[in-house]
Amino acid sequence: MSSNSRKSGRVTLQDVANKVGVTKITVSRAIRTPEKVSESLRLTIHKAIDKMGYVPNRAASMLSAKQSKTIVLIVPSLSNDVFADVVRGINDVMLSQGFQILLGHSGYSLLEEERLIETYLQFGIDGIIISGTHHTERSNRLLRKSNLPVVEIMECNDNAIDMSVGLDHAQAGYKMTQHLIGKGYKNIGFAGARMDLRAQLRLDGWRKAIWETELSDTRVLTSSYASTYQMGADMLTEILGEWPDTDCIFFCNDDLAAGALFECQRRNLKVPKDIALVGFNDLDICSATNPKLTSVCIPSFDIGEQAAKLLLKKINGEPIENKHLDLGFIISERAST
Amino acid sequence: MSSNSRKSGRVTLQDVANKVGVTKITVSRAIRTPEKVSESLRLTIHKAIDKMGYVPNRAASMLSAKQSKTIVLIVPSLSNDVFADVVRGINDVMLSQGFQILLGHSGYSLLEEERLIETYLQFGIDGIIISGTHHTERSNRLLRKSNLPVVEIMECNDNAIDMSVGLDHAQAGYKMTQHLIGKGYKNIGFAGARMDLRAQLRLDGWRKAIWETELSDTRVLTSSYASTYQMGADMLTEILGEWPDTDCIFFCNDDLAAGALFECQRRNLKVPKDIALVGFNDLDICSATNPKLTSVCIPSFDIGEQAAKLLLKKINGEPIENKHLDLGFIISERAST
DNA sequence: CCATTGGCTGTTACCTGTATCTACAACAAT
DNA sequence: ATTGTTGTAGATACAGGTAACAGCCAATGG
Repeated sequence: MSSNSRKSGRVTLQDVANKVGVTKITVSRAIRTPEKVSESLRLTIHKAIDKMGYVPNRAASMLSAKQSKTIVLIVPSLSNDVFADVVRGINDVMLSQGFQILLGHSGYSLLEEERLIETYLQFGIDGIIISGTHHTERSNRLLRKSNLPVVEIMECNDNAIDMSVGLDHAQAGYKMTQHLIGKGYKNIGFAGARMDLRAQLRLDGWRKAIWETELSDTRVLTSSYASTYQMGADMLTEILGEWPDTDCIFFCNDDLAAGALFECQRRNLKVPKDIALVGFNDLDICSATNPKLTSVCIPSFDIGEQAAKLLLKKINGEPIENKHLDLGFIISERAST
Repeated sequence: MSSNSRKSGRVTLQDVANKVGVTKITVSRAIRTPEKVSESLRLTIHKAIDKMGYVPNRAASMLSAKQSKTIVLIVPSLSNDVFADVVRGINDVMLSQGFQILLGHSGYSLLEEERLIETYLQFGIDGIIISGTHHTERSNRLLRKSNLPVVEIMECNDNAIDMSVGLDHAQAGYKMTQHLIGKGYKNIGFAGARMDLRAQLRLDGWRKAIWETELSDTRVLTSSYASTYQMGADMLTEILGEWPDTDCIFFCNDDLAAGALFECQRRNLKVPKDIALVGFNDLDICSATNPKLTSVCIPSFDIGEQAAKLLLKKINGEPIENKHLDLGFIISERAST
């Protein structure tokens, strides 16, 4: 029995090798490059592996090999179907290529994001997919110094660290507002919570569209807190209190819009007759409420898929024709406008 | 210049040591046990670390040290506030103890869960927190053979692999149904989607309560698909079609209940006068809709916190007085009943 | 003045895999 | 018979850290 106190207790390549009566490198080959081991030996080895419950130690692989076959995905939130779809898209591509994905969520905190980046860099990963193009100074430095392939997702712009896949949120805000103006709304407000960069860009788009007309650009309400249904309700109340003639509100996300819709039901306001409501992201809830909510549909799954493909190309050293992919958006017109 | 092709290109302890003019073990100590290094040297070393952008290689640490200071959390879903709270609770405890958390989500697939377990075991982790007590045969075997501390969360029962923290879902279903019976409802239905073990237990509880009365136990509708708002609406339609005299429906989660509520609004059914609706989990949406939804509130944050504490105790070899913690639940009575 | 102590730093030996080169059959080609 | 090729397995040398112990030197104490 091994009495070496530094042993971890788990079964190692060497243990399997001893059992079978070969050297560990042969066992390693039986696993990773089976064609290089004679069939009979290979079978014996695999039987022993199963029996002994051998699990490769990835830490050792990472040390020894150049690739860890592991990437990291950092998203701000996990309780949001948009990111759940992104994760699915990335999974689909990476798992099929034998890559593992480590998941981190920052809770919309740039400092927590920085902590996550630092942590995951320690794992010797091969690449990073991260939400947004806005990070702390130190995060940027860490990412740059790591020399790792980085794909920033959701937004798409040229001042990304390396590559980016997403959409133009300012353009989305602009087009949606234009659309609302085109439908004849005169007093369009904007309400946003947790005004991260993307929400800010949507507001910029709203402003641009408003400025191109004679309409008033004062009807803006923002909060730095996280959005909740309750906040949507409160924001509706506040906007109608301040500007009673508001006939349409563009919310920076669906949660707020849904919360506002529930409040309208309580106040017996007819949507969209008395007031029109618009969200962003086109989550499930938009097509569930009564009336259904107009929203901006973003290609979450595709963003994940394309980001993963881009990252893979970079990891494999393949040429990349376009470092920045704008995947666009679709205005989902429903009964709330 | 180093021309060794096996070098990873990142800065190592040795690089820092060379720069400062000490050996790598001294640099290691300056980081991990600073009190063992003289102050002047410590400062010099830390300055060099900052300047050179040194990031420790965790793979190497894991190999060398007994602990990886890393645990894994596997949850079925991330687009669900219940699990988001669990994650927060675990984070709060583990991060303060210097542990890293790797996150995995199985999408309610036991096979995907098995894949995740296998993957993460390769990382030389110190412990696992995993949702539910029902896994594939192979998952169970892998977990047992790993000899790692395992905490199963959400449910709480004695046939857990090792430890468990959660609540008794059967009891929750039972108590809620009793409560509804107590309020005078006569024709209470049950509707559930993605009938995982926990949903199944809630149904069992419903049955038990119904059987204790003269009421009918036939009003049950289940689906193996994932729950959506739309499915809640469809289920309401189906139940009312089949059993028009239904006066109350107990949904296995809030999404379904909310979807049903929206459908009632469309059909101009008054809730709770025409029909009462009940959910499970007490998500934000319950207190946002109109009327607000009655639901079962479960201590998500506490579950995460307690699970983490239990795991830490086990990792540190401290005695554990109670391997199974039942944290209970609260019935949140609102306007929908 | 010499032995002891305690604070720092260094030496050596690992942890568990993989890259790379070497060794040695068996077999074919010259 | 000699040379070359192919297939298979072994030997050696790492990757980048940490544990355990050894060694040095100034301060302390009798």
